[in-house]
Amino acid sequence: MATIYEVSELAGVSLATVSRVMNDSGKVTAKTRKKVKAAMRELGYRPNSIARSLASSRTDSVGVLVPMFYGPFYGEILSGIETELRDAGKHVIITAGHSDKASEEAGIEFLLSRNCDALILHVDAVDDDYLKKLCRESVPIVVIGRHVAGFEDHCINLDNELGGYLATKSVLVLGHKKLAYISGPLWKHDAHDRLQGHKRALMEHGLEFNAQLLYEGNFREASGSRGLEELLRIGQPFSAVICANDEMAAGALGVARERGLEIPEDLSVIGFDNVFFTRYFRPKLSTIDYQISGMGQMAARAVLKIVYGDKDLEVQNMFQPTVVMRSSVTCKTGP
Amino acid sequence: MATIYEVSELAGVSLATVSRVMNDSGKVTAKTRKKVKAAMRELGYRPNSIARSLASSRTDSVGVLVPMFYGPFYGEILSGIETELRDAGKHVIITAGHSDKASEEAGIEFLLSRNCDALILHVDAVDDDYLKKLCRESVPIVVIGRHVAGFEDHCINLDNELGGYLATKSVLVLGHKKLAYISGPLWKHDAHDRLQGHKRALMEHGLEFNAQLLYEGNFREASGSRGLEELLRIGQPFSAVICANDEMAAGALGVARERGLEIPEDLSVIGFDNVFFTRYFRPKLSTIDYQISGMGQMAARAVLKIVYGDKDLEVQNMFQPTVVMRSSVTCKTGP
DNA sequence: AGCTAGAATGTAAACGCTTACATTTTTATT
DNA sequence: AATAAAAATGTAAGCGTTTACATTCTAGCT
Repeated sequence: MATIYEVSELAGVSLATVSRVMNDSGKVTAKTRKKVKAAMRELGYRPNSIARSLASSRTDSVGVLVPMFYGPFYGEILSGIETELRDAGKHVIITAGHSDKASEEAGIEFLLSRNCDALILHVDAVDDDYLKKLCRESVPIVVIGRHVAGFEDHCINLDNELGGYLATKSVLVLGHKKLAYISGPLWKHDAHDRLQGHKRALMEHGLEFNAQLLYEGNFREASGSRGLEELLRIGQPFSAVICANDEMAAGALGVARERGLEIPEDLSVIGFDNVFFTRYFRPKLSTIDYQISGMGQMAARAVLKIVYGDKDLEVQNMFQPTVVMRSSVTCKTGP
Repeated sequence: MATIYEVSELAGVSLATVSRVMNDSGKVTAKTRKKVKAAMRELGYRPNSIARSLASSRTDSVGVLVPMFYGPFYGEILSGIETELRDAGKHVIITAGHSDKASEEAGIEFLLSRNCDALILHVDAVDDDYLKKLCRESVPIVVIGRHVAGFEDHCINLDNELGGYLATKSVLVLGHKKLAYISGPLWKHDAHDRLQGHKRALMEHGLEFNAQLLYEGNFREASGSRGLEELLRIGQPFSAVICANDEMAAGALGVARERGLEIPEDLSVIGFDNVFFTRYFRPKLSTIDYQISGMGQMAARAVLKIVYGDKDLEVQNMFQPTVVMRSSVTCKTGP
């Protein structure tokens, strides 16, 4: 592989000039530039990014940590991140954190050891102070799907509270009075906020939140099934169930079918996330929609802005969810 | 950030010794090793992987190119790759190729410029010679989901021909005689091979392949819909349709429902891939299953073996598909 | 004690770039 | 044409490691 030295020899200029041509930095005459470029082409020169990084202490790479790769979610996030960063000539190093503290920290350590210029993190288990300290002492970070107080411009977030509110509200306006709620693990920020929104909507309609009609799941399908079973078991009546994500809604739908409950006649169901495979549900699931890959893209932009000095890039830190009404929800009729 | 030099000073040894401790190379007394490790800990030393790469011309990173991140497929592949490589202390740099020649080549170039030690590629558009040349002249590669002649130990592949054969066979043995086939784009290797398998099964049962009952889709849901519409339109009778993947099967199922065709009574449908969301289809889709993430894992192992000299690692180059019979297929009754 | 083989450690030259600073060339001004 | 200022180019010192080779220990012999 040709080095910058060979290029400089062939072009009859110094190393520095070649470097300047490569980086579009400093002044170079058009004539010299042409000579150098010709030499590069002739030698099939490809700059060694490792040497470049060592000398400049920038790696042009961004580390990304997501809980996992599979499922409907993180693929989209990653897609948004990669597209945006690649267009800017940055590399993406990706690793998984498994929503587990030790694993998340190990992942971050792993990325740091690779000298990433910045980190984009979707982490659940590590705490806010750890993140702030990390950003202060090691490397700039951008956090997706989480609010870290006093750190707002480094956070790309969905208004989960609003989402929970809208989901609930859209059921309440149809006359439902008794609502059950299947939440995600409440130590997770998004799960917690969605439930808060639910409570706010209830309050607004003069209804009391009934803790017996809350089931705390784990965002996975099976916990949605267990949730509805449990809620039915305790015998408190309800005409609609709000699920904090679509996968749990899928579980609930499955149990409803087994029990012979007609959806939406006997029970209205609403999900959250609008993941792509909800199109296969029957009846079609009403849910809360937002731009998943858009959030990834924004995280990438935030990095471009904060770290690589792309000052006039627009970054949207907060995303607004909207309601998608399909056929799993209907008016409350009868008593 | 502390450097190796500061560690060596604090420990009262030379740079070389610190390096030896870090890499477990060469001989170091237990006592010295202890001193060095203590110094590392005290300084919170973290080796600079960039400098290390420059000096050793190994980056301990593997470039991965997949067509895209979203969808049910590549997330699993990536998951398999990342887990295996991370355990081996290697980094993963990921980029997307969009099944487009220019984009795939750009992606590969991109990874090469990052000095990856090896590449794992899931590419459709570039040709075999390009891949062989790449491996010969630039960097070792492992190819997923594709057969490159004379290059078998660098390929991790599914026996697509067998899959197509099994899918078809499993319908034929139930008495179906008129089969339609919705294929992927036939320039893609997997699509082509699956169709070959289909033909072999037909032949084995003494049936002639009828080109009018073939529709060439693009592996996406909408083309499955169009495919079944088209097949119905031409008026040739058939009692079962084999789809070259589950997404197209989903499209076909949708059209069948619209047309009031009962599945499987009026039409048997079988898919391919067994992606996770087929569980939501009604009726449940019969399909062809294989280890998606296992293929990613094997690709990673192949790299470990070929590039990093992990000699006694077992690599399975060919994966065997199996039939999963669910309720979208039934016996052929009547004429 | 003196010698030696082998083990442990040290020395210093890469690796391929960037960049502050020094030098030379060009252009503008008088 | 002489001079100053600005522009272009060159020089050389890093960046933090690895590693071939050189040197210094250590222990086992005689």
